[in-house]
Amino acid sequence: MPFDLLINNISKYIHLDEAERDIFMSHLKPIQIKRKQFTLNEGEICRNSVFVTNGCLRGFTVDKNGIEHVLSFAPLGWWIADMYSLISQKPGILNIEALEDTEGIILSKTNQEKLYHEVPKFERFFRILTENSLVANQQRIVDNMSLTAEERYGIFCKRYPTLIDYLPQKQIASYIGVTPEFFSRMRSSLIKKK
Amino acid sequence: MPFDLLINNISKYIHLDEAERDIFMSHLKPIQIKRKQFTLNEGEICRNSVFVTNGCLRGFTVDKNGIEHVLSFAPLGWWIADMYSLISQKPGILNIEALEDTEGIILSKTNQEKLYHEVPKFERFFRILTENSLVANQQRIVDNMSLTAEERYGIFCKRYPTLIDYLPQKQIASYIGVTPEFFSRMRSSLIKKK
DNA sequence: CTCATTTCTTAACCTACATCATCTTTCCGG
DNA sequence: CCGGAAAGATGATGTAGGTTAAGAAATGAG
Repeated sequence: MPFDLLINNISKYIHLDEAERDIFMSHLKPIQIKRKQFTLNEGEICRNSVFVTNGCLRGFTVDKNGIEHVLSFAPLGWWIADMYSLISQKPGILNIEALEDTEGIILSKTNQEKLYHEVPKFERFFRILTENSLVANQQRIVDNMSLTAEERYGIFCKRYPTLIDYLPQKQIASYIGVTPEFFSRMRSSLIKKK
Repeated sequence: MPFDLLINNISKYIHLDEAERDIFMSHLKPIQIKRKQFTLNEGEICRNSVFVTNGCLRGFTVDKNGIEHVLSFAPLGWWIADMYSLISQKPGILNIEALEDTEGIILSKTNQEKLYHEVPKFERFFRILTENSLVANQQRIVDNMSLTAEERYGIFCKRYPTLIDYLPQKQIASYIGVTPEFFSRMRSSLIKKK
């Protein structure tokens, strides 16, 4: 069952009977994304959320100097979308790219709205999902304002232990908000300390 | 009617009939907060959301060096709470303080949950509210990573024109993530440029 | 397996912003 | 409307992290 991971995930927050599960699944679509392929480009309107079941996506913006800033990683079990664009249906600023060959499940905005009407319980699920995401983002703002790069790296390591050795350093550097060069220096000075 | 502002606000997102409005209002409680009074201290469990109808609140954290970091302002028409603590019902890190004598409306976590059961439509309302907040927070993360202090100030001015002359400079400085000294210098250099 | 591309490292130098200190101005509580 | 506290201005100096550059190591497409 390709949708099992997602169904289990949802069942942590709302109970679904068989009929509701079927309705839900009828709105889903599997997707395969090749390494380095984009599922969303800045300037486009985001029409889907993606739930990753294998591999990893990253969401990033590009600033006026051409520098990339990673807003989020979506490894197994995570949702990703350009929330601004998805909600407003206006062109967004997020690029979403596969870091390796990745499999996922697509829920289109249209189907998500149908779902809200057919099974209102899903309002609850996505409210909770959004709340959790909001909390994480607020914490990240606080961290970025009050901690050094080294401390932010420490937090990243605790929060995403599986990603540390998996991701290219430059991606982690971009996520915590420093240059790859500085990140490299920081890491080697951390190793010396021990 | 003291709850009018809030009811109008909600009516932009969901339609309420008279009975639903009454149920909602039965869960609300007005509150008065004196200047410099705290409605929430870090370390406490956040049990309420506050909707401001007059005056202004600020939510901020204090880092290990004793420096304050403003996460949000809540002027007229805005909600404020420590979302982490409110959701998890664990001790939070946010302080909420009145910048002047302030009036608001309290919705307790308990009543909010009752409301979800009595009028499920409110799941929708708070989902939308949370989504909007998430989008704003994500944008702030991107801005903090990719823009200079001066550019962030420009964005603040556009987004919160009413707050610019109203708030003490040090509060704005804290929100955009610089020291009051640097903010002061930045402002005077901006004035010279014109 | 291999070579071209991407990623990582290291070093010298640079800058946006912080810190500390002192003075002036504004504000608000009695 | 006054006095003390808080907020703001400004100068000198410090630093976390950026930039540029150039070589070394890893990696993945064919």
